[in-house]
Amino acid sequence: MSTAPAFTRAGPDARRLSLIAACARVLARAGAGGTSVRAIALEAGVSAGLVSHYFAGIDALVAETYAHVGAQVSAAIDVALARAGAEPRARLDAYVTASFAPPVASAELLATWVAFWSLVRSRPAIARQHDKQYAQFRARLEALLAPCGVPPARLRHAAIAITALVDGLWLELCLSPRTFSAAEASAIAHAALDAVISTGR
Amino acid sequence: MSTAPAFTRAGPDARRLSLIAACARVLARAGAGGTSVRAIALEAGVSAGLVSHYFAGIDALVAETYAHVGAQVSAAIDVALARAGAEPRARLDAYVTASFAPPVASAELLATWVAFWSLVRSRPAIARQHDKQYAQFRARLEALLAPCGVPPARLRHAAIAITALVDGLWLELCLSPRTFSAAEASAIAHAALDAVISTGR
DNA sequence: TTGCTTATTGGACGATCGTATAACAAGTGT
DNA sequence: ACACTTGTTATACGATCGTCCAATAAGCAA
Repeated sequence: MSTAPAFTRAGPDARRLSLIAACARVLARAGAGGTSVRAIALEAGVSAGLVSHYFAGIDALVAETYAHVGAQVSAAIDVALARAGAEPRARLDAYVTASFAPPVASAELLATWVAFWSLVRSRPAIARQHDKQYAQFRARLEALLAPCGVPPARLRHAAIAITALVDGLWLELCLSPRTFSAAEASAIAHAALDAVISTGR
Repeated sequence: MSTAPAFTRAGPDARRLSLIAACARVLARAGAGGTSVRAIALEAGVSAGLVSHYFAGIDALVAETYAHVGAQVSAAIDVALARAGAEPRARLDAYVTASFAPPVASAELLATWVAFWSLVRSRPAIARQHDKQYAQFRARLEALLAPCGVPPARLRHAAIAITALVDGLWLELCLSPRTFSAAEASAIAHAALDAVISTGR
């Protein structure tokens, strides 16, 4: 009789992707402190040695996971923007609405995101990812705010403010979900948009 | 001849406090991942075993450190509020100003705070501290907002919004300090206060 | 000075960490 | 059916983790 294969082979690209996805799930479930090479390998259904084979180290894997999750968020928001049409204010509203609706505002993804934040200060590779990611976020937000009548001199501060507000709401939504709901967070962010684009100041 | 003492004895209260302070410094310098019993003991100039003698475990020490640092922040803000006098709007402005001025807006304290956030999800003792701390923050903010004319129906959302904005600005100020300055963060938060208390909506 | 209290040390324990490497086996082409 | 490529496993290594406990010595009281 022939026994079943002890493991299945996969192409490099597919295996790398499955390891990145497993890393994201472990970060969401156990936080940065509980995310080890062995935990990731177990989650992915492979041996621990395979992680070292595909990535220079666990920092590199986590940094690539940050990039991958960031790209997912960007893609989800891009879809929402495309659906919103061409009207500037509708596009801006869509940005906030998408930020607090699935798949962005899922408990899993928020926890992953907070875990990334906790690693920025101690892991240079992750710090680079963070700066790149957030520069991109703010640039897109500025591009959305400008057509809504926000004067160029205030663009930078407005983008910083909205990004910080969204992050702060994400944070508390993740850390103690019973304090307020995603719908409330969305309403708060929308109100902030009203204030930002209507203020002549 | 008599040799110098190999170590100095301290009263339980003083020693506990020095261990808590050392824990805060290690959290700020190395993040949650680099904060171990041995690193804290080294920072405090004592042996590792002493930590176990004074605290039930490292989680208990970190949770007490959260409470201690939180109390420091509250005290600094209380001082600012006392200096602000009785005028409601001046007190509210003082709250934000104090949030982005030393000693609250120091890089060390911000890094410590972010490290706490990263532990909330995985450590129940720290989650309890977090909920208690933030409920208190929001309650005080509501008490400051009410006399400024914010209608009771909007008090809750306003407090959540300001807290989230301040946290988000803290976060980015800590993770990539080159993006904007503490003075800019303060200006952004003040503008948000204007919007919150002037909106009739 | 002598003795007592107890704050403190230092080592040991098992578990888990990240990484490297040799042996193995799955799948493909011949 | 065979050999070859290479994705994968298994193991070993040193380091560090949190916790525990007996031995030690610092400082105060008598």
